[in-house]
Amino acid sequence: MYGLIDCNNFYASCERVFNPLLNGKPIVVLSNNDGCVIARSTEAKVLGIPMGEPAYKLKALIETNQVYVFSSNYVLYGDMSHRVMNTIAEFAPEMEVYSIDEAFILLDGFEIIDLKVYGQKMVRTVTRNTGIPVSLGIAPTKTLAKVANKFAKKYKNYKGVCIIDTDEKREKALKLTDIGDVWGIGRRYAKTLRYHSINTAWDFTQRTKSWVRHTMGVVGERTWLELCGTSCLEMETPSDKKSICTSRSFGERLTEFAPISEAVSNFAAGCAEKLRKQHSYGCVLTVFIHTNPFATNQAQYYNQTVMQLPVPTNDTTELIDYALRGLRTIFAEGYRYKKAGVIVSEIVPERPLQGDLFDTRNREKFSKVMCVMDSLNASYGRQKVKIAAQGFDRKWKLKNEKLSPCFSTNLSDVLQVNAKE
DNA sequence: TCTGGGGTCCTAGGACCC
DNA sequence: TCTGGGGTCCTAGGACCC
Repeated sequence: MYGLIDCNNFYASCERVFNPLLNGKPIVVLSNNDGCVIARSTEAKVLGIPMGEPAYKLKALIETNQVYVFSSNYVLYGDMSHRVMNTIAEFAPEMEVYSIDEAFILLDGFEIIDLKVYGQKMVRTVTRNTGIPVSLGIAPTKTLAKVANKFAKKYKNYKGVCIIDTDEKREKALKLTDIGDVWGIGRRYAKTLRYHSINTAWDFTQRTKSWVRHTMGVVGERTWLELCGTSCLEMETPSDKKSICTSRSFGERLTEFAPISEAVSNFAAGCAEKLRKQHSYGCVLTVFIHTNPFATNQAQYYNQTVMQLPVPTNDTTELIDYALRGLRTIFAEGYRYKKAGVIVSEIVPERPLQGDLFDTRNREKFSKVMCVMDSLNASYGRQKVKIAAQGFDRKWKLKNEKLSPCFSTNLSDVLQVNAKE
């Protein structure tokens, strides 16, 4: 059996843990740049605030209902996620952290115990240890565990745990599950399937395997098999990223080269750090910039450049150098830029390095510099040491006007809050 | 005025090989 | 008139996930 444990309204719940006055109040958390809604408390969902809605469209609704609004605070959420995952790990020998707020657990060998009792204990313990409410779905396949999880969330009397362990329960659950809510069925496939009169997960399982294969390929076929009770998706171990991207929308529109180059330098530095963290080098670097595609009344521009690096690298100074060279080739005057980004791809492991005959760079020395920079930043805080090109202006920086303090990781944040109170 | 950021996998088609 | 068979690799685009 597989279990899927998932935090309820994760980001909203994180905001609540350190601010109990928010209990019972509607909360929304906004995306970077305070753009759109990416998390809602139950109360906010009841008010009809949709996921992904741009914040400015909700102004009136937020004011009349006194909705608490937060900018996203990924330092806080990341730390709370660790705490949740650590607690879950105590309950299951094999675990796959699937996302910031979800983990699969393998429950093989647990047949002799009462999974319901065990699951409820797990759910209670996570909430007690971390303050984050969670739900657990248990079933013979990952996709069915996802289905079970939705029921665990929906019905209070399950006490956070729902188990699908018989064909009768499976049939009942699938008949109550909208086809669009199935893991692996996105907007596009949901539309196609509805066109074929498939409205529930059960309807889907009543089609033949070959029809599904023909309509949706092997991925759809796997979903079909999993819903029918045949496990195709196993536990996965985390693997190195095959591409790494750092990109942001700017807090304000930028027209000048200088602040954009500062932003791109920071994005390249971000990619370099991520590469070093997983002990990899990148061989290809992509830089892109674009204007605001929603502003249809303004001149639009999108461009990107892809560079093959002569020697694979994870050196911040080198990646910034190439990123800025790339930016110069695609930057055009006369546009109001909204967003830029840097992508590293063709990622290879750090060890065996194919040298370049004409390479003049002292790689050993620079690698030591990076090492020192990383350890200083680890001890004294992010960006304590950085490359001059990353700048200090930060004109490009995001808007996050409603940021909560980093309660769980930053002592000075906490002291400030206490002083105010 | 104001609309996020980061990933993965699969497929079809073209270019090329013998 | 009649024009093979079997591969690989790469890329762009489309689908999905959180």
